[in-house]
Amino acid sequence: MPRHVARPSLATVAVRVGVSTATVSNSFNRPEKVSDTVRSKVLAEAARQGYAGPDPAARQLSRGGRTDTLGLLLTEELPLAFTDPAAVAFLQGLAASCQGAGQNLLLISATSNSDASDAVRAAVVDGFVVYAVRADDPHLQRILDRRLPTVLVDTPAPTDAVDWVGPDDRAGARELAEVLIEQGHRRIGAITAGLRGARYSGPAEHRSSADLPASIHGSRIQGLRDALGAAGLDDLPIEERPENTHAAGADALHALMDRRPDLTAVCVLMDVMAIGALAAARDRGLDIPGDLTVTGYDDIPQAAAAGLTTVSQPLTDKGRIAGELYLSRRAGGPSRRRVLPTHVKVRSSSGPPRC
Amino acid sequence: MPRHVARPSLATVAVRVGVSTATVSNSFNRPEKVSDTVRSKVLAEAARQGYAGPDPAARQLSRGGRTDTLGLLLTEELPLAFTDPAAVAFLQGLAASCQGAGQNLLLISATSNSDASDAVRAAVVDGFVVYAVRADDPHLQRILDRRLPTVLVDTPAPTDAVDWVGPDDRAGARELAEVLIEQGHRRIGAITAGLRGARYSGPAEHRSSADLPASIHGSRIQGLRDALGAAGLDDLPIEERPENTHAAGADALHALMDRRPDLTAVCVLMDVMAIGALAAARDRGLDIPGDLTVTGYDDIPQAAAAGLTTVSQPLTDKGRIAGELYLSRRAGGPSRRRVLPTHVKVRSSSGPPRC
DNA sequence: CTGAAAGCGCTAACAC
DNA sequence: GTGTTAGCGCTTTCAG
Repeated sequence: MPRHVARPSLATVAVRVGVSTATVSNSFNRPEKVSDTVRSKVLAEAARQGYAGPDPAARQLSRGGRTDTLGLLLTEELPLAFTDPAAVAFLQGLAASCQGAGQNLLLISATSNSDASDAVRAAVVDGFVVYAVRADDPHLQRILDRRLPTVLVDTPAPTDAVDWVGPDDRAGARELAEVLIEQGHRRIGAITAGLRGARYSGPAEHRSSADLPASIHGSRIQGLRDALGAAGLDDLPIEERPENTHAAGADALHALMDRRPDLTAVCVLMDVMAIGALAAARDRGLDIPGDLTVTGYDDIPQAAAAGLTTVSQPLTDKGRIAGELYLSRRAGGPSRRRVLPTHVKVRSSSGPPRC
Repeated sequence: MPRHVARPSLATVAVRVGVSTATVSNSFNRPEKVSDTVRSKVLAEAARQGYAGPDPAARQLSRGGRTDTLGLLLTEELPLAFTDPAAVAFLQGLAASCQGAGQNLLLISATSNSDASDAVRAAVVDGFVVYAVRADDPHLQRILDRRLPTVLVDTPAPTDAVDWVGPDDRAGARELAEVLIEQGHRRIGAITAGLRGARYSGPAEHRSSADLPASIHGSRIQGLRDALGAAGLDDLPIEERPENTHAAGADALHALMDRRPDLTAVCVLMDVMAIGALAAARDRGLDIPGDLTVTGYDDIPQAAAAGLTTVSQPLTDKGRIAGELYLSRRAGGPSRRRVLPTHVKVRSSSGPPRC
């Protein structure tokens, strides 16, 4: 009866062919250093045993070299990353950089599930790019602990040991609010996603600035408050939803307008939600922008079609630059910080308040 | 002067703390099996040395276990994958499956560059999903060689040793052409992307069926020919472009209509190109669908907004199912084949020919 | 051109 | 609790 067959390896092939493991290794990795006869025997035996070639992990270990893989930590819910056009544009830029340098991209599925939480520790990568997570995200901490070259994107930098790229979200939001105030708006509200990072849904204005979690959402709220404060306004009702979706945006708009029918402008801090909010506002029978101005943030491709006034930033470039920072990282060099330009793109969803 | 400092490892930490490597290992992996005193000493020393924890590759080797990582082979140009909404929808579905199972996703950048061509061999993964590559793609062959659980998507299956999911592209295209013929169209043209896989740009009708490369594009062309043949029509001018972009679609439409102004319908076999072609047709002053019917394939979200008649398939589900097939793969089990439903979605870009 | 042997850094049994 | 000792599967000098 058939003996227990060991999983094929360099050694099992070597022994059957009657050569050393070194020769088998060479047959696969440096064909020119092996005679054709031996090589073909090796390959034949390998095929017979179903041996697919050197094990990547073992290879990695003994070579001790680079993995040519970049780890990408995305928002908690991986699928959502593909739902948000802003994230997709970012990925596209990052992929372009990686592809050019022959780097693979490992998408780390950062579930809050603690079991899988060491996906970061187990990742066989040369470094990381972290996209749009909160400064207090536990995965981010683990990444920092690994002390590999790391680039933070749309993430407040908890340390200056890493490179950083992103827009000045606070300034962008401030400029947006200034435009609205300039147009005559005095009662402005905001809709945001995941301010607390938790699954919270509801009003969120009762948070002090210091209490704002370290996230892009917090920065954007700060920016709005900056502008309002400068104009002597201190009322900013905020409605928060956990997910950045059309439905959540619509839902939040209804909740906010039910609470505060007097608002003349609503700043939605993510474009996807903003587009949903825009539709919801029309559903309420509001004339846009006569009765209500609605604005977004990010300027995703769909924003133009929707006529959405929004804060524009170079999404794809952001990805490309993140890749370039990562690739050009030199050991011991100082950390670099690239602030991307931002500007308010005025479209048909905004205008002076009617009254 | 400072002696050469070895890269920190379990051993370097162990020796300085005066414990065994096993204890250090346990401190990191099974805290409960180590006394608090020892553990904190270990952690302190590790921090001092800048030791980030067990090396993933070595860990992987000795555990001999799973990597919890799925390798995804995409079309040659990775960034393009994020440009095509059909691919993004697929990724979203796949990511949802992966996330649920705590699997990471390694995007393999399959450059034609032969240097990087063993990215497949070097990938530390438990298996592969292959999306939309040609049957004769060399990377695909390498993946098959690794004999890991593999799922093919939108890729003709060169072997039945792997699982497969996709629509019946040939049938979908045939049904589309039947609808057009039914409406009275007799002179139909086609626009396709990368039929040859090469960087070819130009007419492509002079290829026998047998010669059609094994790709979804080939299947779709086959489908059109099936329907035309059944109706006694044998003329199918084809214009090919290497990339699936709006610009390429527009360009191809102009080229095709310059050659064959008599056409009453053009089947563009990818939605992104189709939307570009639609715009180009209008630019030529053609009335849609009076002067010309233009159709697409895939039914990406933007198709509805563009009023594009197209062949619809469940894009996100395709990704989800690919993930499920992969996750439910049992050694030695028979390969499975999931054919997705397809149906023609008639919108405003198609109609009976005017004349 | 081929072989022998020393690790790469870690984990898993077992002992103590 | 903690230490010892084998490997995991491969690459790499260095001889022959």
